[in-house]
Amino acid sequence: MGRPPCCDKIGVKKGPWTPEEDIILVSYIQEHGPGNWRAVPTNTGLLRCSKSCRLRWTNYLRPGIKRGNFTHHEEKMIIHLQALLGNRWAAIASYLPQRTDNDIKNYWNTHLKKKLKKLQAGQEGQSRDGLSVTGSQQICRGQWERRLQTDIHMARQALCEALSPEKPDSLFTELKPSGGYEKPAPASLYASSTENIAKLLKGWMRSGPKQSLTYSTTTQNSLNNMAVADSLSSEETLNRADKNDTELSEAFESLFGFDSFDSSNSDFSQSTSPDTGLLQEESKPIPGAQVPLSVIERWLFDEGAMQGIEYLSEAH
DNA sequence: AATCGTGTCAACCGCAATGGT
DNA sequence: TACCATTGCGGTTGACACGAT
Repeated sequence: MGRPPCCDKIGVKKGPWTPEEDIILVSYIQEHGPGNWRAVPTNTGLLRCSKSCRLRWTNYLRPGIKRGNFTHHEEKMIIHLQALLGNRWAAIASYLPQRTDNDIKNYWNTHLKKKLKKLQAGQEGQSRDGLSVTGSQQICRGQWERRLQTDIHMARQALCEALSPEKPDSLFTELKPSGGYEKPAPASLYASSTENIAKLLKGWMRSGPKQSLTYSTTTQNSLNNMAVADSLSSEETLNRADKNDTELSEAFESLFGFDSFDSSNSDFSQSTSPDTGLLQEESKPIPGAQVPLSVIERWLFDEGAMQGIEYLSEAH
């Protein structure tokens, strides 16, 4: 007999959230801040389970979430972070604070996986034509896998340092690059006033019932906008975050040396071993060192890179 | 115009981790 | 230390949109 689902109670609503529910949730969080999700349904009267409330907040209503197309930089970062961390979407999302783990996961599953599969297919074609890895590379594999596990901690440390510019105004100062979630911001950072919520509701009512179907993006943007109004305009926030995003990507690029990578470029593909493939997907990463060996092997065992790591470690 | 197939993404489910007692 | 409650995370599902036929 399995454990009953947490939302298997009578009277607990499931399915898409309505704008009214969103407003109730946002106004509650504005007042109390996120956390103590258990209390949210009882205190707000929402017929949702605590999990659902938390999910709605973190994936949709939380201020600062960027929606829409992923930029080229974001795409590259996701690809390489996925290669580095495996399917640890929350950890990956911590490097892209404007994106939720759910968004990144969806984007990976719907776009990037296909893209990389195509690349992989292309590369396999090449391999059959005599461009596969050399024998020595295969022989060395066991050696460098072991060495990789022992060195990975150091490499990660260097990576974290490289990605943690000490900028007081940076969104990234709140990050925990080792994979932790950012701490919840104080309540004052959220929806600025009940007036705004009232305006939002008014706007929604005016646009009619049909709107509720397509409400998601616009309402969420409005919520986000008002949510950060106290500290920064949302545009400013996005600009700063975009800038940081770019800086972060550049840091990555300089670290990994994949500046020339793009979807049509085989540089990335060539650095990978066909037997492991480009995709981490179905494989469980090595605990504590979930690294697709193929992607960073060159970097880790490149002497120059090692010197760089040593330099960073010493500097630390 | 109707039907079918495919892609996208918000939301759910279940397990793991964590914290409190 | 053990147990329970709560939260976090990743995999998966299902509804909807949209293009092709």
